[in-house]
Amino acid sequence: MEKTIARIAVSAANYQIDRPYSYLVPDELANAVQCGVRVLVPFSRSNRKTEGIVLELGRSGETEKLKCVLAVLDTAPVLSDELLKLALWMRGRWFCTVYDAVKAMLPAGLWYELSSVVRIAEGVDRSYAYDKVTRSEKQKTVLDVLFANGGVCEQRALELAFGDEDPGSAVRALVQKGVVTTEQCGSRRVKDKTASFVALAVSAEEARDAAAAKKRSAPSQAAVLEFLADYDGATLTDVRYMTGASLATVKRLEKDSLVSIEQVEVFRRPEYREGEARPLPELTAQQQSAFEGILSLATAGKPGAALLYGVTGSGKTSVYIRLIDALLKENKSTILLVPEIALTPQMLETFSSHFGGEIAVMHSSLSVGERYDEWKRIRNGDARVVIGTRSAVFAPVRDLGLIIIDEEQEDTYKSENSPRYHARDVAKFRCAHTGAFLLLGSATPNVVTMYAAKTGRYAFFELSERFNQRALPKVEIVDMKKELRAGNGGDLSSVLLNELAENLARGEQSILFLNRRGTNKLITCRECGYTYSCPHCSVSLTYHSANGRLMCHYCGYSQTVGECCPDCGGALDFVGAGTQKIEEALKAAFPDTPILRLDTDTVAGAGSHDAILNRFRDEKIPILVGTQMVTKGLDFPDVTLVGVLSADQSLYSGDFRASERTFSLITQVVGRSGRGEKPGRAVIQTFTPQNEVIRQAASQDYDSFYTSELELRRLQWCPPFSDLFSLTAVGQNEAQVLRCLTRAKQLLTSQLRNRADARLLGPAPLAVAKVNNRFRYRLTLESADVSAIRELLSGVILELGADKSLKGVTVYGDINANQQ
DNA sequence: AGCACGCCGACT
DNA sequence: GTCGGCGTGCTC
Repeated sequence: MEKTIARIAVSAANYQIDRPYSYLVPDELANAVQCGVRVLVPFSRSNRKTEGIVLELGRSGETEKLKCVLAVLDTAPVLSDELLKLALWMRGRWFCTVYDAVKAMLPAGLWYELSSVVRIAEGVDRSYAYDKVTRSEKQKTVLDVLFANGGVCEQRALELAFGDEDPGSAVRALVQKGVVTTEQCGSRRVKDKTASFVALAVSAEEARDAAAAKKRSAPSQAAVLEFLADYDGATLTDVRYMTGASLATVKRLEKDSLVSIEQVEVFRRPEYREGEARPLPELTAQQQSAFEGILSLATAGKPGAALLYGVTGSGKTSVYIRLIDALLKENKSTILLVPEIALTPQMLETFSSHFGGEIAVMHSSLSVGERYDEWKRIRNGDARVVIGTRSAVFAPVRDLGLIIIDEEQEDTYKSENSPRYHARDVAKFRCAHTGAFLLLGSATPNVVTMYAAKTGRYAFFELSERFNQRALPKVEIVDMKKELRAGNGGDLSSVLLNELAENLARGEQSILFLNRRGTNKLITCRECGYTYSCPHCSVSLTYHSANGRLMCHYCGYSQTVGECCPDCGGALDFVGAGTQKIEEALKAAFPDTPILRLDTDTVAGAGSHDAILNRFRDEKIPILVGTQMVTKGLDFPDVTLVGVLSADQSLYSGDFRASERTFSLITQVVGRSGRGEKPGRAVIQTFTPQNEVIRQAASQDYDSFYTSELELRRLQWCPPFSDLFSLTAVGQNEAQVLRCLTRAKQLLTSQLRNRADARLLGPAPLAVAKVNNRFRYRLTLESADVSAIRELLSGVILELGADKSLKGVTVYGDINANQQ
């Protein structure tokens, strides 16, 4: 007899075994099981309950071997056919499982958490249970824990009680004896996010006394108690950050009834002021022609893409607003993607003043419940304008008409963890499958995007006039080697100091940009040059003044700073050429001048990033010093001088996009100057003043940058002339990790023999070769992105995963990965 | 990757 | 017998 079969992607499958699994649909669920709904199914020999999503339905006569769908988790499909297809495509392109892709598409509030619960079987009493267990200590322990908890307990709690050992086998043995039962409970995380909150369970005085008593025997416990006595209570994360205490330390204090740990709801609403309704922006002739050109393409009902290339300050946003408005009138929705950093309250206010309640915001810092609500509003068609960061590209909009990616060259559009998708590629897929239009906007486009525009694959629109015909800033490049020879070894050149003095005299504002990602200080020994490094990772520890500790940014390890060098006993020096050092140099040069610093330290102190920028604007503080945080989208009319302090820094990161990134960064910073009535100036300090990229950025000459960069890419076989596939292997045993990639190289070489258009590089260590005691190496394959190559790599990943001699090494594939 | 199954040696 | 360790192979 023919029966209904569902083909299901399950979450328990990893990449090695990920395929659609067939399940029988019982009659009572026949109506509820549809494509795109999530279901609960038994999986593997143990039949543990697993979440899955229905990919397709069919009928078949061969059903004897099939298991049944157990339950349906959604009343309506959570993914449309379009998004299901996208998930399948993502598997092939980014070497992830279908369910990984599904998870990336759904708001966190929709996920189910499955937890195993162990309980004493019905009718079994204490003595019967212990009689059944003769000699196994492990099984006895399981019973101890269970009876201590009233007969029921989560598997996870048992694991915690067992520490290093695994209670699994003991539980299974007890199940076999009929003493206990296990079951899986699914619960949806509709509740808002909670955080562990630690408070004193005794008075502050008692806590201080206890701390004093423990000072010697348990210094980290004492530190926690002292911290809590000062601050009443704090989240567990904060307590651990500030004191360096481990989770065990805090738990220990809880056990001794000195502190309490409670789950407290944290509520993060999308805070943005609703702007007052405003008329649509007027467009200049150039904006108008871009708007009309893009609109006619976007409403043609055919998929397509365009690049909107507009210099900083040329008003791309006005064009976006008019396009979104025009599409709304045609009942079409728009997704607008912005880089993480650009999604500011001001920006949301602008868009809400034009589109009001039609807007939905999707952003990683929304609360789980909030994100879920926005997701539902989009799915129901209540919100037809979605503004958000990378993951908003998956928004389940109805009648998708347009996807805009602003500042499309930004790295934040590429996900760093599985699925390692790039929002631009996902957007392209969605547009191709829905007939929507893709608009990429940038002042410094990705070379690959510009190449597509120049070769006619994308339509091309340009905004070359700055608002009000304002001139570009006058830029001066300063050779820091010359400064050094002239006896100025500091971070600020004489040229920059002169310009600053001039600006101060004129009462105008200046921004100094430190081209560095971290803002924290290193500590070195003045005598032997010793630096603290992480015991688990191949990086130096940085000093955080917020907690006075040395920290590792990769694994979270932290330690205190000694009085002197642990190696030779010499004096320690805080060398962080960070913003703080610059601030000190400025204070020495311009005493009595207020200076603002924007970095992680000061942001923590001021509460937010915006608070500091608002002060800069409102109080007209003369000088702002900051890192990459100061580069994006800020529009301060009184800023007439910008200084780039170490322009070269980002040139040598060793991946093919380093020049592009440097060019983009410098261009953007320089563009911060002279946005108001007064003309702007910029000073770029570099040790390589002859460097072409820096010269091109200084003159804001994208065209010549593009021409020379494209030639380099052609010679080096980099995108757009090929794609860079990578296989990254990670494991504790360095030799084994290398062996794994050598094997991969062998496999690929033998199979690529008949392809002249593919080239293998590596294996080479990643920039940070060791993280958390695990070594990371990468093999790169330069080749066109064609399905044959993707399948070849997929096969290699499967083969390496199946190789028993490579147990303990994980391998993942990616395409055009960011250097990390 | 889990997880059961089967085989084997150790211990009662 | 009973328990736990380890190698092997499958997941609709």
